[in-house]
Amino acid sequence: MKKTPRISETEWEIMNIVWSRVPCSAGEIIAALQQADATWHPRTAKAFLNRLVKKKVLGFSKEGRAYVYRPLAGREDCIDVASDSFLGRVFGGSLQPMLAHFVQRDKLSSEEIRELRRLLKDAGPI
Amino acid sequence: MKKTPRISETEWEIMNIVWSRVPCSAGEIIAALQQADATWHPRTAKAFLNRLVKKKVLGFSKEGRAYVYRPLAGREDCIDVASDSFLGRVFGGSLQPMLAHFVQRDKLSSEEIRELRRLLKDAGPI
DNA sequence: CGCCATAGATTAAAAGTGTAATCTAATATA
DNA sequence: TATATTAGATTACACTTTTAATCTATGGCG
Repeated sequence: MKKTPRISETEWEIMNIVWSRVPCSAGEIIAALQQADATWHPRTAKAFLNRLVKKKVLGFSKEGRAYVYRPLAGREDCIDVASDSFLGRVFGGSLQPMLAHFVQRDKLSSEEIRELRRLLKDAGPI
Repeated sequence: MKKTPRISETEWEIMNIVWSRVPCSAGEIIAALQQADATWHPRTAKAFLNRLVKKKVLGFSKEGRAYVYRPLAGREDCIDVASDSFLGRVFGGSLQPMLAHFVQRDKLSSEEIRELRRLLKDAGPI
């Protein structure tokens, strides 16, 4: 059971791109990053790709001269790691206080509330 | 509008204690930390208290020889900062995918689902 | 064929974190 | 009153993160 590594804030930006379209060349990744935030420097992105490979979160295969990257860590697993950390430190580990917070803070639009109700309805009868 | 600072993982442990009982002496804080995790070294805790003061997340007043600490940043505001960061990087910024994830991952007990339904019912008619 | 644009690798430096030892000032006590 | 303890302040050091420049290999082109 390989433990899923922790992914930093900026690493998430990159992984979200790779997860959304597999496989993905460095050029595609950089283009997507810059589309979201024009200040992304290609060298910076390259450095992150290297680190993610070193961390074994990304794998690659040579496709001619360039590399093509693929996620080695599953998105769901990474979400679990991040969620546990966030819920644990901010809300004592349980979901109820979190949703309570969002509700009380009027963070939820009527639309969102409807959505969430539907989600919970589908979650099971009980 | 003073911007609420970002609080690190370990800083949250300390702030959760201070927010839960205000005001709080260094000794009380260290005791609470050690109760949750016996490996906490008092010097480490002191260093964190100093940093939190420097960051203006904690304030203090001299109470005899010792200090008594008080939060300068509101818990709700800090939660907002942490939530926005987490939701933004992991779930694209919206709650629905997050709850969907938890539901699909069977993270919710029947009890929690009931709780959440009730919360959403109270959130408004619509 | 030789040079340059380009891809990836290596190196670097500044900021933030985690962890704790050491320094200094005050206090309680022998 | 001199000193050992205690509180907080300062300093240290390794590790991570963010950011990017520099190095190296290579494939394309003049």
